[in-house]
Amino acid sequence: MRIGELARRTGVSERMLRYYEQAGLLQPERKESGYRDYGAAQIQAAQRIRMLSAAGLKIETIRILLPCIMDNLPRFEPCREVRAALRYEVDKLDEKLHNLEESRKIVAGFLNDVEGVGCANRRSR
DNA sequence: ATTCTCACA
DNA sequence: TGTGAGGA
Repeated sequence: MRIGELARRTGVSERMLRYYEQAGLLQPERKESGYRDYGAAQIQAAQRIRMLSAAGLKIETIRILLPCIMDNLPRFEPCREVRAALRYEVDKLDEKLHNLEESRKIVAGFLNDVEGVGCANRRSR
């Protein structure tokens, strides 16, 4: 099947399908026309990539996890790099969570400072 | 009608 | 990640 059909059947945009190819996640054949030719197995792969991408994982991590997925469920085979990759992602998320908490505190503090106080600027509320 | 590559107000 | 150009 060509890129358009795969895109329709997986919900992955043609744009991203091409991007995933250059990233090495998908390797469709090429017709004489130059058009990409995806096999039935590619639709499964695309759906899985979509799932992992929705989890916010970067291409590099998806590349490691993709061949270790058993079902289309969040279930992985305990491949060597899988554990490390997931560990890394979770740690990174914890870090982002922490930064957001700090940011929230600061902004909430600003809000608290202005609440109840009149604004000196003209025509502003 | 579709897809391809490349580039970015 | 989207979108449009210019070509096949």
